[in-house]
Amino acid sequence: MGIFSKTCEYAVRAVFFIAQHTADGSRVGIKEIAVNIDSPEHFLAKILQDLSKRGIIQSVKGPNGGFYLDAQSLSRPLSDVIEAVDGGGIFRDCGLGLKECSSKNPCPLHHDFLDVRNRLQNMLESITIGQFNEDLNLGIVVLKK
Amino acid sequence: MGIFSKTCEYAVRAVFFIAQHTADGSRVGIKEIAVNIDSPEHFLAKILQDLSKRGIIQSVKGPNGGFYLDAQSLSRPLSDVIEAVDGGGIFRDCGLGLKECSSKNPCPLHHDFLDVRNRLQNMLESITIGQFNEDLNLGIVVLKK
DNA sequence: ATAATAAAAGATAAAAACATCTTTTATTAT
DNA sequence: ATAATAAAAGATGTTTTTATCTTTTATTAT
Repeated sequence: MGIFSKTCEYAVRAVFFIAQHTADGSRVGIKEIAVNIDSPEHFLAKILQDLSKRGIIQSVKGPNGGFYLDAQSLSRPLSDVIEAVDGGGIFRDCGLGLKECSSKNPCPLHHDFLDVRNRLQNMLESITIGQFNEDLNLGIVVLKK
Repeated sequence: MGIFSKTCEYAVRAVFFIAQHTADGSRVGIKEIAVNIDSPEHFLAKILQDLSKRGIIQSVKGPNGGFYLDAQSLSRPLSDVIEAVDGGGIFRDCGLGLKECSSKNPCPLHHDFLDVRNRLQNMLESITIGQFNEDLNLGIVVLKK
């Protein structure tokens, strides 16, 4: 287990890939995405269906169909993907699993965790889905292996 | 799912509780620990058995037996508990699940994640198991609810 | 020695996460 | 209209995590 669930890792990698490959207005199919981000195709399909229903990504069926991102989606913060897939718990929940942990009723790690969580949240809120397109094109960053 | 597994959350809460209640050299039983950190007793027993085998906590069987911490254990960094239960992946693994993510072959979030992970690790390495005993005694911090 | 105590170990099970396969629906090109 | 395409939806299966219950072993007090 990492910071995010496996499901969420696939989701983020897929969204970055879709961003890179549909910036020109085209679409990309589930098979191509799955192969290029190294994820199980049918499992990823479920994940993307869900993101599509939530309006975080777009899709069309049929020939020339596939997944894509409109301008609004490209400028969304990455945190929206995390929230959609894993929920916002990672940004809010107590690091030790306490239900009522707060500054008034803190667990021993409350203050330290607050700092780490806030940094993570700020980072993911300031990154947009589309911002790595060029780096991906140049091969400076990668989505598989 | 939080930052840590549920198992790990129980482990950390239990270790803090044991620290608080055995600083005087006494022992505390699994039932009392489970009730006071609000965890399933038999499940927690498994977790503590494992920590005991690894030498991170101490235990003795029989009457007046239970779990406790020696001086060395009290001064251990909390990161040792995390490493023992969840493994060190949280400090090292790629945030997007890539196997070979590195500064030479980075995922899009590599540099940002490196920062967050390092902060988390530094924090957990600089906190000791015994350092909250007084705050726990004073009720300034809590381990349940 | 014996009985009582409490952790250790073993067996089993429920729930959630992860994954696959098949059928249906929407869209496009002919 | 028809056939081809590709996502959506449904059914099912596997693995891991979380959890419970029972039996065994070590220790202590009598």
